[in-house]
Amino acid sequence: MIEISSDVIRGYNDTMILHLLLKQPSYGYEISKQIKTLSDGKYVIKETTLYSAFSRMEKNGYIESFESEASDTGKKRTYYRITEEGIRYYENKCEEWKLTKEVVEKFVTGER
Amino acid sequence: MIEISSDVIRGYNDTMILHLLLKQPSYGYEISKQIKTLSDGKYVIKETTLYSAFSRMEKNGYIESFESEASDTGKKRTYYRITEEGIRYYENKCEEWKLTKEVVEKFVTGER
DNA sequence: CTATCGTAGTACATCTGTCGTAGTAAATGT
DNA sequence: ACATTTACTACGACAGATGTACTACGATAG
Repeated sequence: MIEISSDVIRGYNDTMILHLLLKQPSYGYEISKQIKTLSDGKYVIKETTLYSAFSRMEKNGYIESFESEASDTGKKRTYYRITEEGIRYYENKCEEWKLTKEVVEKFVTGER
Repeated sequence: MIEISSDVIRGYNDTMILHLLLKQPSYGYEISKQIKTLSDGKYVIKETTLYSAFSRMEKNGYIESFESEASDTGKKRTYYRITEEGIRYYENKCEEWKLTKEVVEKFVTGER
């Protein structure tokens, strides 16, 4: 079975998370489920990877956290929302992706 | 200026090198120049990255080294050739790339 | 005649993001 | 009642990329 290269994803975990936060604020567990479903089960982010991405991005000012009670269960959770800087970072990464893809595909057969 | 994500390339430096070795045996300096020209100057591999990739891949049995004198200058250089295992590894990475690309593009706007 | 540039590397320490393992704790399912 | 799902946190290990620096030789420029 072929698996997603975690060494590629390494550069885009943050981007994937930001993509989801762009739609609405969310929290760890939900993000991880959304990544799984959106990728058709092809990629499952590790918890540790996810939560360390959160703290890194908060430190970098790309996201902000806030505590909130779940509307259904009433449990408090740590939510994250994307910042203006996060949006810029995300857009930049999208541009970067195009360039990176172009380059990689010159070295991978069956493409372009 | 947008730059190639070294965290994506990280997963494909080996593949890029193997792609070039698939055509003919080569050595460090030449490989680095070929990567630069083939990528239209968009990606320049660092020396240390390149040579550590060589030793890693030799250890893994993907390439074999041999000493040879340059036909022009007569200087001895360390050449590398790809092995059967290296070819299989390369082909696998090409498949993996397609899958990875598919997933990433679900999270990057302006694609698919 | 000397300095810099291109060629062809090697050595070593550091950084970053991911991963493995483990543990907590409340709520929900069976 | 016990297992699973939800929702995290802590900590250490690892691998690949990077920075810095150094060697050595020949060609070329000033």
